[in-house]
Amino acid sequence: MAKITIETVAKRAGVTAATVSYALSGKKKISDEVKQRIYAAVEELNYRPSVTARNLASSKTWTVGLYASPTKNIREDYFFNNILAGILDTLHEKNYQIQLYADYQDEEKTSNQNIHMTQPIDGALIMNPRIHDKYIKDIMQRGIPLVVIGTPEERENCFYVDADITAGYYAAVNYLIKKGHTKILLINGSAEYTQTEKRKAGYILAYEDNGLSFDEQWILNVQMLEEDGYREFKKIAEQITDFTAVVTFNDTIAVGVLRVLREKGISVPHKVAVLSAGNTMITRIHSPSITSLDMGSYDIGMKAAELLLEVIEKKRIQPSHTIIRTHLVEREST
Amino acid sequence: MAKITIETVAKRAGVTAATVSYALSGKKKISDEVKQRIYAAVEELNYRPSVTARNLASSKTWTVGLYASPTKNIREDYFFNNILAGILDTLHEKNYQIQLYADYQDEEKTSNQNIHMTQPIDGALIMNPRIHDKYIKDIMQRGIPLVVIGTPEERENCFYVDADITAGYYAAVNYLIKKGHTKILLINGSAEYTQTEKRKAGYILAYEDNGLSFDEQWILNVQMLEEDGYREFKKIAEQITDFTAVVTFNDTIAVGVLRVLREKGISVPHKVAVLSAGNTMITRIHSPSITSLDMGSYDIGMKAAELLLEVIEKKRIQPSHTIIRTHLVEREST
DNA sequence: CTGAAAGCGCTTACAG
DNA sequence: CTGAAAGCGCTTACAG
Repeated sequence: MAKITIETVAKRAGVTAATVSYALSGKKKISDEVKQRIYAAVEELNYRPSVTARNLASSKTWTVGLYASPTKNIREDYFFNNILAGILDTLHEKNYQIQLYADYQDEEKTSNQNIHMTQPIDGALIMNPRIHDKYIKDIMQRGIPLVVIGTPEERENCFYVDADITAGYYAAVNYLIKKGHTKILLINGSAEYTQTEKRKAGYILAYEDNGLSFDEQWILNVQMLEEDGYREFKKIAEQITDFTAVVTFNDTIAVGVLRVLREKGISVPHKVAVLSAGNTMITRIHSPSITSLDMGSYDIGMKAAELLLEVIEKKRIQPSHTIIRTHLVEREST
Repeated sequence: MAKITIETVAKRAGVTAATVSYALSGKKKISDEVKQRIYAAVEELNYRPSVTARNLASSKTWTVGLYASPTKNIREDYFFNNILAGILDTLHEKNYQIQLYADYQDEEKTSNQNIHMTQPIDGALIMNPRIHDKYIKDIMQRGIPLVVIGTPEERENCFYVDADITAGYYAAVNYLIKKGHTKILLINGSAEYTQTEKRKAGYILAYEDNGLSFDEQWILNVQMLEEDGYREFKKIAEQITDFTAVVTFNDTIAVGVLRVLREKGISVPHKVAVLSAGNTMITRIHSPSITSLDMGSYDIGMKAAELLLEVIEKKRIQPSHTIIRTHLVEREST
């Protein structure tokens, strides 16, 4: 059967394509009688407008691009799920779709056509920004509305939504210090992410405010999988032995850390306290359950999507940001 | 600054738009000299082809639509993450993008424009099919290449990729029976999903093959969140008391079940054994760790994406399916 | 309230 | 190897 286009419908209804378009979009008043004929034709022909053609003609795609983490991280990270859910719910409400890009930056597939193309998106959401983030640079250069999830390097020029990570880590470390811990390891994320340095800043501040000193060696940068947390913490735990607490970049890494402690027969929290960030489901399930910094992940996704829609609709021009309050959820591990 | 189109580039390079298109796509040989001029112009102007225009002209979008679960399920389900990762990795390899649709079917937003439109996708992947699945029906009706993740109702007309769930549950229940359990509860998923009945079939088969009988009351249909597993299992555990094992639809529900057992002070696995499906990270982390049926989630995603690409490229016409072998991973809970 | 026509920015036979 | 031209299927001023 031949392709059913707006033209087919127009002929059937005895009107012109323009009229069909107006009737369907409601952008112009069309007489009831004509409207009925058009609807009937649409029904009979089972007509579906081509989104592609519509996109081209209206230069509007109703699609938002989400630049996520590498897939191997996604596999172990509930934090992603929560943010994604917040984004999806918000966009769905406003009839926007989502195009998902996983991060394959490391592959250096420089010939990748896609990156070089103007993606059919009205706006972009970039998760977990890096220090010199190519995606941010590229998107901004192309003038596409952008909201960063996390804190971008150049805060002045960007819209972004983030948790108050530094304050959160400050509170977390402070909490441990008040409990009597003075030697706290920080198993931080990879140094390329801005989130990593924000965590470190909170850690340092807490030490300073309490008049204590720390050693740079107590701070480690690791990748974000459980296995990475396990491996790297195992190494450091053999060099540094008299620490009494560990703070991690996220829940996944904490699980790796706790596995090392269990294997070594080090009791948690009696010998060593462990505190993570994310407050994802695994912190409740793990035994011992894990004290974790809640970063309002679903809200972050929601706020970021809301903000992006405002930027797309030009309700906001001046770069601004939203900060989500964090709070510590105490559990057995501390 | 004015919009940079293929026309702009053509003028700058002193050629026609067609030549630029051919040079960039490589679909025709263009002399080196001209090609150099074109590349230079592209570079100077920082030209990015419009994907939208390309899509319309070539009726090819390099995009695959993924119809996922409701967002509330996504939030607690690592199984989704793994399948998603498998899909993303495969599609990325072949330069396809992914458009993500969460399932808001329940909202009955019948006036939803999006559903009624021809999405700009070359193919679709539908996760966790229902008994009378509207999405499947709609996509098929529109003639869009489709691969179902899970087993669709009409197996003959569909491409699909699934784990051998029935065989897996057969093996799982059989394993419990061999261990001496005769009264095993099945906390199954919602009846609207085909996966639910496949699980039940395996359960029944195992009972039959062992010459044992079971009671339909031992089988429960619940939603897929931990909270649902918790609430519904708590209810049934007050009515039926002499069971010695519980099998669940997935890991998330198992966590809810285990929470009830802990609260009731029922020792696992000594008094009651628990077995789930998914083998996601939480089964290792939970205490006691959970015996779970591994369904090769990453592979399912990978195979489904591969199959879809073959269908899109017309390398496959006749509906076919791929079945991923399951295997039981024994842990402390049984 | 309705129509004729240009335009969105590409691709792709068809000629040469 | 290169160009002129039609076409993809819509939307949107502009007239009437």
